[in-house]
Amino acid sequence: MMEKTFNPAQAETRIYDAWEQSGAFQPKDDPNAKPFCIVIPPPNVTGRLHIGHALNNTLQDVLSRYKRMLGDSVLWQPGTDHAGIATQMVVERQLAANQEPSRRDMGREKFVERVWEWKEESGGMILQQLRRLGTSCDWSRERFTLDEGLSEAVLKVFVELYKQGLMYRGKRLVNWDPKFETAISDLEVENIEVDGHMWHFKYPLAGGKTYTYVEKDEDGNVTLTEERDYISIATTRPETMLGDGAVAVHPDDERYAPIVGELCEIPVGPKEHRRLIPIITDEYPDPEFGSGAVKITGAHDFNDYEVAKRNNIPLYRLMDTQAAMRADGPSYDECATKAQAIARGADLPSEAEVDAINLVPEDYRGLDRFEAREKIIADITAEGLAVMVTPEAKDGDEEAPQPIPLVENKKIQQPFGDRSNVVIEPMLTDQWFANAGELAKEAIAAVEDGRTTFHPKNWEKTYFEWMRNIQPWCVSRQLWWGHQIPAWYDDEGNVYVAESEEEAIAQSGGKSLTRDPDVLDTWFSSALWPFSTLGWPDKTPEVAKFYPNTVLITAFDIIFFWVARMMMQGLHFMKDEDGKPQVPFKDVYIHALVRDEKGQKMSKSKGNVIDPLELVDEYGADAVRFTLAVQAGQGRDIRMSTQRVEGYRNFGTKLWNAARFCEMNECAVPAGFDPSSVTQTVNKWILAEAQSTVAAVNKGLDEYRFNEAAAAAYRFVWNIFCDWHLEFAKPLFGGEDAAAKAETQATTAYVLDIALKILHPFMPFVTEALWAETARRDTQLIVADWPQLDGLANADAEAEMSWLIDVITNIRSLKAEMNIAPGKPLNAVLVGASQDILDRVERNRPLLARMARLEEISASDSVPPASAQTVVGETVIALPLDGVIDLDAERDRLAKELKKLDGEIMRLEKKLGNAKFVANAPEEVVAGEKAKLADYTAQKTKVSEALGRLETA
RNA sequence: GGGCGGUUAGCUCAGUUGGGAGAGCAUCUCGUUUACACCGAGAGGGUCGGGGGUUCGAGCCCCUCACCGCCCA
Repeated sequence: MMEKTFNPAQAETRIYDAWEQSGAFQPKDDPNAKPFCIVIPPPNVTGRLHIGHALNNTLQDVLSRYKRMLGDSVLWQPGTDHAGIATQMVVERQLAANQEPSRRDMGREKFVERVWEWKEESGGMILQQLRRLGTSCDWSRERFTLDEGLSEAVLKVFVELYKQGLMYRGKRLVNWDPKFETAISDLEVENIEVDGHMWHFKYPLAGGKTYTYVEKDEDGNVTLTEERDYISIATTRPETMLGDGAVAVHPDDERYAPIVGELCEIPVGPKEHRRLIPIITDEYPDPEFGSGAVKITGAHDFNDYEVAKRNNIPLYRLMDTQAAMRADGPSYDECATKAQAIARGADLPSEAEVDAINLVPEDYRGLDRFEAREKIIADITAEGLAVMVTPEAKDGDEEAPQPIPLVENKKIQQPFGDRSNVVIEPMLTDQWFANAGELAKEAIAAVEDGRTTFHPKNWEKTYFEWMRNIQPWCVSRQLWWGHQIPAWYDDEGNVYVAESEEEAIAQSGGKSLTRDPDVLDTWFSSALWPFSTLGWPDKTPEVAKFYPNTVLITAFDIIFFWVARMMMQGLHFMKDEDGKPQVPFKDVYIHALVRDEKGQKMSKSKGNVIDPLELVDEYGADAVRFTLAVQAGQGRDIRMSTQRVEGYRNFGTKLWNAARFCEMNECAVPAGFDPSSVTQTVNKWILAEAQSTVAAVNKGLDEYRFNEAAAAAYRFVWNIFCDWHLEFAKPLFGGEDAAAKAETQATTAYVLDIALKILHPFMPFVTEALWAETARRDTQLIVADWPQLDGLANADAEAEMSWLIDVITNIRSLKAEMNIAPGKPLNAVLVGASQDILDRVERNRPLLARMARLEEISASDSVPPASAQTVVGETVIALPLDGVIDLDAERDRLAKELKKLDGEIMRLEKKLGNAKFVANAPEEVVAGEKAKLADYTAQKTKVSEALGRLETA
């Protein structure tokens, strides 16, 4: 005898080990089997399983298991990502905690060694956690983005791109993370709106020159005229003033037309060396914004950078790698003199020479950028060069208000590092860039022509939007943990790119070379994941068989980071025999974000993080998986609540007990059982239901509608198989008819097997346990054949059973409304039943009697006195309730029903009375409406009669 | 500012060729009959965000407004 409930804690590990040991996770070697391949989105090696991983991997596992049972050769390729910044951070933190030497004290080689040690000991824990969910990855093929094979792929790709001119090095303005002291890509920057200030300063005109400043309103009327000896500049970042190369105004801005071409003075720094910069015109300044005049700091602002490039304005770098004001190089006097020469028209020196100019005055050198800001504001204000305003006098002020500096409080967009959470500094540095614009072309085309399809399709729009506006990809990082860039330099700064140092030296003609210290963006290696994990650049059988991958399952937040880049690299490097680019995967399924039960994004700081492993501990992996899958509707976020998990745990128990019931009744599928040969209506019916359910599950999974597939299986098991079939089976199991009993035992066992199979992808543990529990089997469920049902649809059986269900439901409802205990046995009299109906009753008499709790079922021409009545189709079912019936209650009930029917009839008559409807609607719709009307009308007649009989009683 | 999505029962959400509004949970009533109280039976509950349009017919298509969320600048 089986236990009353399934014990996941006891069973899961045992079952998982059995799967793994049997080799079920490995793709089968059958050359006739269709290849099916998913590569896992490699979790960070530092990662811990969160609910998003749980969803992502549940869906991958559902598909993998489904395809495996369908007979495909399934490879679900697992592995981890070396996660440059994250991992380096973890180990650095560990060093600090142990009071060991810091990364820099330790030196690169030792530090990297140390990270590898950490990786061997504690990295990849998340893969262990994934096993607890039941994921059926082929662990024998586990890969790591920094392992030997994948590193080889990375080198090859970098070198090839360089040779093709798609990878280049240059001094560009990049996003600089001052905490990690590395460049990061645009995608790793989060722009957040914060409270900021806008300061207004006066840049005096050179030589005390003055001009008439005129402001006009919209109609051209003069509102302000003033002689000025300065130009007013608004800025949110005063510390960058030191690096200004010009002041720009819009060419149409009449206010400043008189002074364009003049020089003005940056109002900060030692007085004897105030720098003069030109006033230029450019389309960039918005005359409506601030004063309309913009300071141009090409080396510390992306917009200014473009303006500076267009106008040949020098780019003066002001900060060091930690975003402190530069303290290197010659004295400020010396540097300012050079800059002054440039401003007055001297030739622009080389990039390196400009970069060597440190325009930070000694007073500010070495200060943090925010300290420098405060000091600069104070100094300018003290000197009287802040724009002043006089606040309006308030009641009760004893003296007239004094002018104060004009400082606007306003929301500003500030860039933050997504990992460091510090303010990102645009910084002029030497970096490697991939020509993403070029690589994007084929990646765009492949989605346009459907070689790769997104599900849901609307994500393609997001993909296109980004791809069509893609910027060069900064791939170099100033970190130590990662793939070191395969570029070497000689003493003159010439670069040699090669897959090995020997090759590079050979290229240089035998010079002594130094390797580029930088490493590659982690996403550079992730971009190769769909083929590097299969063994590329070697020509392995796996590459031939499993590339392109079948489907990629991921969340929308890494479409840009990862999906787009896999598309670019895959198409560029993977070609078929004819040289045609091959997409990395045919389908991309984008799933939702998992939120908490209130719809909030989960985050540590909010404290609303739901740990999937805690849920697994409490409710079992099956319940967690099912909860995620059944909520994975396309285009909606998922709200996770323990209440729901509990509900699906209950569902597992329900299934378990259904199996237990089958066991108690000795249900088993006899050898050679043919489902198409059953004779009992109930058996024909449940088989027909099973067939349509399998079709619905197939359809759902084939279309990536996981929620529909899961819901169809759920409904079938609970609301059809358990609620009705097993109840119908009870009288047959206990009945006299041995043949009917045997057939029902066989059919029930057969259908239970189907239920286990279609639920297996969603709830692998409990179904596998039951598979073993319910019969002697040759194979595990994980590799069992997916049900292929055919020819079991049966309209007659379905009509008969749904009639039976209606009768039972009506009688139960009647009893409840008449306040009769559901268990109280009654007699039923069928009035006006046709021979067909009477035959139905005869065929199902024991079922009906038991389910509706009836003692006798008889037929009559007239309704017995004092009966409660209900109408099913054209038959009145009367329950004689002499002495029990509450006539008033019954009258009310019938009147209510009559009203409902009247409503329906009115609606249908109106519809059918509409000539346009009859003329335009499809024939079958009109016929259907007519049939309904006839049906309701007949029912109405019966109900009216019943009511009439009560009135006269 | 640009783009995307959402608004359906108290709550969370389904609802794909436009043809009688659904599920789970919650609530109320009743219940231990061959599995299951992690259960069973029954019931109540919705002007499908507002407005307009197309259509014989709109939760679904079009326009518009409002509010909410996300992404990008």
